[in-house]
Amino acid sequence: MNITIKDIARHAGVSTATVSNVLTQKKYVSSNLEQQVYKAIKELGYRPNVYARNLKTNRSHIIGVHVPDITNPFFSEGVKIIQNVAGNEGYQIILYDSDNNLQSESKNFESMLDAHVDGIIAIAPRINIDDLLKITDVPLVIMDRPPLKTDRNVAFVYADNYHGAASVADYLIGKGYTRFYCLAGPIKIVSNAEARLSGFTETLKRHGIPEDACEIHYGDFTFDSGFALMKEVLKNYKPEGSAAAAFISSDIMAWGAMEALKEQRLKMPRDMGIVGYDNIYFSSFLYPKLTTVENPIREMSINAANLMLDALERRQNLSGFSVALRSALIVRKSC
Amino acid sequence: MNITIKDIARHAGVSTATVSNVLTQKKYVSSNLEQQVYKAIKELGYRPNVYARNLKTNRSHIIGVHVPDITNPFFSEGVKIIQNVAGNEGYQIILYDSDNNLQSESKNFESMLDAHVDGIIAIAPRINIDDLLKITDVPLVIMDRPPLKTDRNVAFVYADNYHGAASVADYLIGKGYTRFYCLAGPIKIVSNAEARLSGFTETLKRHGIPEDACEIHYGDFTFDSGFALMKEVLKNYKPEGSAAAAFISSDIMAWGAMEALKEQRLKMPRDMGIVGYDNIYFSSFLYPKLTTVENPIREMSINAANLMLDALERRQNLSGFSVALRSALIVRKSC
DNA sequence: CAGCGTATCCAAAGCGTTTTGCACTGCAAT
DNA sequence: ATTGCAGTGCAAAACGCTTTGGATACGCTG
Repeated sequence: MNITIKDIARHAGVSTATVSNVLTQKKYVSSNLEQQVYKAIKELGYRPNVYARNLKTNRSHIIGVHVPDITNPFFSEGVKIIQNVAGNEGYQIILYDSDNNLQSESKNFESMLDAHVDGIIAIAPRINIDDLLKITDVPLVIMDRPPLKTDRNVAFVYADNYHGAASVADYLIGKGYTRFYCLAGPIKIVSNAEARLSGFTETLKRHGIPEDACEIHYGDFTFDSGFALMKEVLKNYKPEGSAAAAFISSDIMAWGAMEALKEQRLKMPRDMGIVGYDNIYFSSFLYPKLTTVENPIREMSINAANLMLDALERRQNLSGFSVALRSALIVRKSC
Repeated sequence: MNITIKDIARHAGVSTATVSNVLTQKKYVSSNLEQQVYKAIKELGYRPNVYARNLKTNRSHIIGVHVPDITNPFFSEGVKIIQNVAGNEGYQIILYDSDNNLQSESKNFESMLDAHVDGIIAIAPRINIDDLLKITDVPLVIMDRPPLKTDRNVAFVYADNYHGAASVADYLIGKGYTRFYCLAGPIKIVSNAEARLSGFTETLKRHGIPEDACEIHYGDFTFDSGFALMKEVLKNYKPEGSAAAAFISSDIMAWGAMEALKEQRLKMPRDMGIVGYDNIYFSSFLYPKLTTVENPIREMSINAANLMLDALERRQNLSGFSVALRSALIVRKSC
């Protein structure tokens, strides 16, 4: 049998209303009774039943957080930060990992709603946002994905992937590269993958690079996919000076690709230049140190968490809020 | 205004009890009424309120999962697996990251209890288990930490770190190394850190290696700490042939240490042999490929999740359950 | 001294479920 | 015709809180 508010009330010689009031600080209680209540709580080891509370208040103080793959350092760092800032205001997070899979992603969003989370932060979701909005109106913060025009309770926190990718193209052209490979993400379902690809290719075109100078392969952002794609590239690849460079849509994928190159004893940047995307912590500890584009996960996470807290604690409507962050090229040694 | 079970009852022309019975499948309901109820649910888009349900049933279907640092691939992989197998039986997980910090770890366990989780899976916790048991009796599964004798509802899933470390010592001695460095974890508060250290040093002693042939440094399992510790080692280090090897208590720490060596243009294993611990996914993609000890996170996670489900779904008491897994040396190129 | 406002507390309703106990039906057995 | 018993459904209580709407006491004003 658990200890309830009634036990506390009896033990302290007050009503349950009074106990509740000292707990929630919503009404004044004389410091005399207040002491008695605290004493009773301590003596009996009372823990308020959150479910009763949630039922009554219709709030859970839980934020659902979605990631495509918690194993990717880019995402786990985001989760950590969100957990931290949300935790400071008394919110907990339920983690949903959808394993880079659109179907389990939908299931996960359903689960969140079943769990009656107060709000949802989705990092790089693939789902159609309008579909999501159809089934709920909890506050939503979408991270790492370009904003949509909508009057619903949704905010977007993102960096401009198109320009990030464009700056890669500018840089590579400036360096004198003339042949290009794109190891892209799943552009049909991840809009950032699409932005990174088109930002790159369109910039090439703008510089007058012929279309057939850029070969495109499609993967799914994982290490393994980077490895596999690069192997494919290398099947009919002849290093001719240092004329070729690969722009790879995520650092973790770039790492995989680099392993494929090393397996064939190809040197970077000598035999091929490499540029990644995301600037995860470890990218500066790869060999060669990876040139990449900063995708500001820290700032995004902090912003996202704060927006969510604004929505939940300050009853602010998220509609129209979007935070655009800079996405700068970070030049290191891989090209 | 939300749709409740009453709305469904009215819309289907039955009582709320009947609706509940079709939902929970606990009592027979004629297929006639059953159809009507399902129809009403679909038409009104009904989502049962979990808080009311939890309040009544005193179950939350939530498992609290603790990790020291979600950013460490070793842990994030564990979380992913746990989430997966628990999810298949209808359980969700609340994630608690205590940032390698004993204090926030305690706070996190408190939060879990406040959140009325059904059970707790703690990966490599530092807290004193007895203290934890004092404040709760929810089912507990402790991962990656040696078992305790107790009659409480706790299971342990672990690998034998002492022998893992011992096999490293055997191997290094067999290879002819005569000088050793230990970059250990926080042995006072993480028992695996202690086991890895003592397994190593005691095996050295057993082989008659003099005590002053092994220099010990203490860190906290992180990349940065590995980097810092190795820098310290290198302050007065002269490579003399390949006589020296470092046993480093975690792969991610070993990676940090390797970076410190590379910074000084020292080659491995030529100037120093390196052995890590954990065998995280990326350890075979470091240069040189890291020799390490397998810490079977996959198996541990699966076992832990299943034990928890046994406790929760099959009312099995966890007391006395402990799963010991093998911890084998994986020889690669770093020594 | 009547009247009023304020400070402090409590009883009880209600949140949306599950579950208990009872009611009703129809049929088989007596 | 009565009884007993499955089979099926419902009304209402209960879970442990928060919150509403008084009630009581007290001090102050006129």
